[in-house]
Amino acid sequence: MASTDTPGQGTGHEQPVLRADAARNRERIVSAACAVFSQRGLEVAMEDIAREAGVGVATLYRRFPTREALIADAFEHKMTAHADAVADALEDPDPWRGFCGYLERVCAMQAADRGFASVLTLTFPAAKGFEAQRDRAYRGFVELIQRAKNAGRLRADFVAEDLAILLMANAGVVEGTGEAAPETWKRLLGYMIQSFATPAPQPLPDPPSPTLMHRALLRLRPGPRKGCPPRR
Amino acid sequence: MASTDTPGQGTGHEQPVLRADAARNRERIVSAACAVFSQRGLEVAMEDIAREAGVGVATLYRRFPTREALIADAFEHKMTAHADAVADALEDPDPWRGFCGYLERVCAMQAADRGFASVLTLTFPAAKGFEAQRDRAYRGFVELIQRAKNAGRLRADFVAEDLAILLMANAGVVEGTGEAAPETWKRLLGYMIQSFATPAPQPLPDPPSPTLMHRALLRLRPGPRKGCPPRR
DNA sequence: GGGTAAGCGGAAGAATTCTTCCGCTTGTAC
DNA sequence: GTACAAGCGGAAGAATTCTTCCGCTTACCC
Repeated sequence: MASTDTPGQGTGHEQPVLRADAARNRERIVSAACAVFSQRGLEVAMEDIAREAGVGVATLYRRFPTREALIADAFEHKMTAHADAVADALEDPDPWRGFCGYLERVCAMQAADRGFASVLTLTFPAAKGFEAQRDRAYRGFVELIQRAKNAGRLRADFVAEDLAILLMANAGVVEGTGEAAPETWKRLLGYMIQSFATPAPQPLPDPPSPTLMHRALLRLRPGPRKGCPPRR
Repeated sequence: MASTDTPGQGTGHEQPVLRADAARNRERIVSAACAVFSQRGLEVAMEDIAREAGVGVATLYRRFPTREALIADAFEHKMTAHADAVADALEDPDPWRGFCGYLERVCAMQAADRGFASVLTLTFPAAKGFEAQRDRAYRGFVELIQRAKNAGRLRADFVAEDLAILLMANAGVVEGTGEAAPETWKRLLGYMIQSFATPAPQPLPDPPSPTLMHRALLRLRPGPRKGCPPRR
């Protein structure tokens, strides 16, 4: 985690400079959002976050005019940790072990944080610092792919978009199994890793082009925030 | 589609017997729900379904007191088609081809129908006819597994719960890629099938027990669940 | 045809959630 | 200490959606 001492920064939007109490509240909001998103997903009511942070809703809206802005700030440090995981994987002298280790870590992060699972499959064009970490992770991952292929351990037709597919698939499993069967994702990953490895038994259907996949990641807001609980 | 001529039936709850106009409206509602769920997912507003059906909301609620009841009726024929797909697969003289063909069909059904993708990973204990089809499919699938294993084509440690994992994973991909990259699910399935095939390169993490998986499927309400008791 | 109960649709009330507004409080500079 | 702008919280208005209620209509039986 980088320095978060200076008051008015986060994504890189330099707020004029916050008053001390305001900066304190801002931090509380970010950390409350982090906790609540993690536990209950990205679609919690703004008021719940404000309550958790111990501030009024207006204070929350004053700092984060949109939910996206809040999400971007709340998950920036996890995006950094994620990009660090890629960097760590590149350190591994064994490229294949690095590759698999990274996949394990990112999927585990999804399983541990419901909000992060969604965030990983979304793109926020407006959030500079946030997207910068995504880009760093992406570049590292491309490198990781190349090394694993060179080592002869990763099948040649694996592409970077396959990571997005895995993340979406894993998000589905994590969402579907929830607390009822929280280890299930490991089995999915086990299957996927085995089919990523050489020798590749069969050719695969084409992956989506980078452009298509990027467009898919762009879909803002995951589930239409409609249905209030059709309870009972 | 089976015979739907007799008025007051659907799930098997024998309504006393509906008046002709009521039976007509009921059918319209079911078919509107089917269309709308397919296109926009299970969480559309009840009013939207009523409008699509050309009836008032009260008429909808009179026939289907809960959303679950409507979902169960709306998807019963697709659940039947799904179970039929399993039966078809069992007809195939080549067990492995039957197995793969079934997976392809069920994943394609998920990709073609947003509501059905969710429904397949849910259980509605109250909906008799609906769950009967699920059970039929399940029994057939277990048989399909056994035959494919006997033929030496399916890895020995494959279990029925792995189908649920695949369906959840595929639901995640379909949801994540949406219309932006609608063929992506084929690549996920390609990977998965290759790792299902023998020879199994490596042991896998344990699957969830049938009990755990069943509990996971029981989670009513798809989508972003909130805390049942929204504690504060 | 006529009586009757089943059926109908839209309005209305309740519950959420989003977002803004406004008067009061408080940190900070001097 | 004082002035004042920044900041604050809760209320309030708007928008959805859920679910029930009620007076009017109509299919069905005789």
